[in-house]
Amino acid sequence: MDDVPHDQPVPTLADVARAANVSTATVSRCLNSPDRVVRQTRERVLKAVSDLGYAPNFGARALAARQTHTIGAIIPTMENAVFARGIQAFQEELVRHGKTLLIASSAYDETLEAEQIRTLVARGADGLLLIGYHRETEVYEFLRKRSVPSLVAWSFDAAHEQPAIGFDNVNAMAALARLVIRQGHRKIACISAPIATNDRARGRVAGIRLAMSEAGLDADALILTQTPYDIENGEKAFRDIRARAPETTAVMCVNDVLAIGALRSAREMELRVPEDISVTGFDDLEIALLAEPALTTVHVPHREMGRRAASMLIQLVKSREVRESVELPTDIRIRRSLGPVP
Amino acid sequence: MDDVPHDQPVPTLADVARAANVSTATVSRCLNSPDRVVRQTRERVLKAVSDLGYAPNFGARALAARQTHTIGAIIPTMENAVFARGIQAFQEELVRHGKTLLIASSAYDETLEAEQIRTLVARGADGLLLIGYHRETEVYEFLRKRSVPSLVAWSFDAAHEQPAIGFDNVNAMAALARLVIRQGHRKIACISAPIATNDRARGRVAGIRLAMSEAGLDADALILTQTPYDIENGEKAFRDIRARAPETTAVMCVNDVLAIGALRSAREMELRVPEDISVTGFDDLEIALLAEPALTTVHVPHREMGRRAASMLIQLVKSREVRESVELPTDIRIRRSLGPVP
DNA sequence: GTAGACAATGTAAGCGCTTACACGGACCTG
DNA sequence: CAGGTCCGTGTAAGCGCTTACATTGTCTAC
Repeated sequence: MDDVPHDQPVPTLADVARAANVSTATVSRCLNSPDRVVRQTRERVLKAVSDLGYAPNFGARALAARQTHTIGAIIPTMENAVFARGIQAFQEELVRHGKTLLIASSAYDETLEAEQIRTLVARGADGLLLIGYHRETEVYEFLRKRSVPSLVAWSFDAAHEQPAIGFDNVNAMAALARLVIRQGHRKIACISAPIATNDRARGRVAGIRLAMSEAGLDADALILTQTPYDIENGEKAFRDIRARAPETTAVMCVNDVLAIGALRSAREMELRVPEDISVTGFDDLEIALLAEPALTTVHVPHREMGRRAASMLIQLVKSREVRESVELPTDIRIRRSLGPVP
Repeated sequence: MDDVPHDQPVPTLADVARAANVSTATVSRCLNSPDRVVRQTRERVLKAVSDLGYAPNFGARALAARQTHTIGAIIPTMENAVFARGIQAFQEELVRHGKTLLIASSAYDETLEAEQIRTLVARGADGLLLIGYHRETEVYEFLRKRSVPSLVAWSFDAAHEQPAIGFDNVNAMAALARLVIRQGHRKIACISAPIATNDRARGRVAGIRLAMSEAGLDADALILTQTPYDIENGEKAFRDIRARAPETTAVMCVNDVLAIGALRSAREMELRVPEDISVTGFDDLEIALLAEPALTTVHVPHREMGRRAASMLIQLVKSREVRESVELPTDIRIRRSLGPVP
């Protein structure tokens, strides 16, 4: 005890082994497969571990075991409550399985997303959670080459063989659009996120068109505005629509945030919702219920999706097998913001 | 798991070295300090790197360099928009500096938080972002021993020497409480998060008491309800308060979410806000503006805090120096939900 | 022309862990 | 009781990288 230099000697496996008077292999086994070590030894080792305050060095472990027990997720932004919620559940489930979460955001930018994917792979993510299918083939190719399994969430399309968990954006929105049409609306507008790189938005818009065609309406007559995710942008888009197509009686938004903006705009313009014009959303965030009038929207089980995404991804990493994708149900929440055509 | 055929052997440093006909040291230098290698060689190496699609193995790098370029954050939950927003900014800034973010959540549970801190340290986080000061001494001790720098956010208290970035919860809330008192309110109640392990909430409650004392009111007369973060809990708490202390004329909530619940409860009970009773929040989320009536609350620059927290932490990791903590200003947003005492 | 300085690169020793294989003893079987 | 099993543990070879130190070559100063 007298010749100890007073630095911060972070204890290593070897220190524990010495203290417990066993080999490093035994210590390692105690930690990783305790049942392969006899009880007496194990207790001795575990005591040494806690006495020394030992914690395995992650880098070394990753290097030797070729597994990081780390899962990466690249999401557009956490400021979207939808993702915040899903990711929270995702992370909780991951922790339950002893994994940790490496997170990055793409800000809805395709190039940035590809970059982040590469970064997380280089950081040793064992598997990746991605939002939506849309990305360059090379990215998928890269993932395949490095054999990093990935799971797409928030989208589901039976046509893709890429593992996914999500809901059918087209049908979910089509169901809502049918309802809108059944209320007599013929002049429909849509406020969407930019659809070029966002297949969720694209699907939802397609859903509206689908329902319109079914009802014998001209799907091309749909007034479409694209704008980034943001309440203010929703407001502005609504004003645009009123200017471009004042005859519009229903404005369907691809998410609740844009819809809230639309609602606010309507109030400013002294339009009554739903008497003068109907508005719908998508996601069913708390604000949908809070809004005045309450927003008719599509309810999506974000938390459940996050939780199940985690187990699927863990499974994927373990077995490397492409398991079936899962489609989650959505349901429509009918509230005051949707009414019959004036 | 061991019978998986390694389809595409991931290229290593040695492969690159061979392809470029140099030593591994040179390749490493090309990647880490390019100016220490002559241009011609460097180009040859870089070509080999891209030809082979080489990306450094993270574990090995971490092991050899004793740096992971990874920052950990432990937050209560991402479902709280306040944290989601701050963390988003935090992450963006981190990426700008080539760091990645390891994330964990504590669910407002002290024990779980301590566990997560240990996990992230074991995972090799170079530095840690923590929310609030409150945690066991041993945790700080552990961090010190492992010499992992940490930064506290969302709180600021000049009395602590722990580096922090945040605002003064006591004074921010006291300022709002003074306003409430100036409106004539004497019977004040507070809906708080559980204060035992949450110093932000504790500070805010203390702020109300401070303002009460200053005004010659009995600070102990403050009706205090504690409940977890959630709209429904806010509703319930409001009902409790009405039952316990019907003479209350102002309900101050420690965050907007609880306040929204209170507002909703008030509406259900057919109380007019602010004519019959006033309600205030804290945070200034979007919902504060959306609420009916709009919520008087304390505005906090969450994004800026996240962004600056990132730079501070990076600095801390680099220099290991305790730099000055920073206090961010807050300001009060006066809206309809606060009115004069009935 | 030679010593010394310096720049560019190579050599090789780890970093802390996992794990294939080796080893010895306890226990069975015939 | 010899031979075979099995079980618990030890030995030691890497995992892919960084970096201190060694080596070689080039240039300058006298």
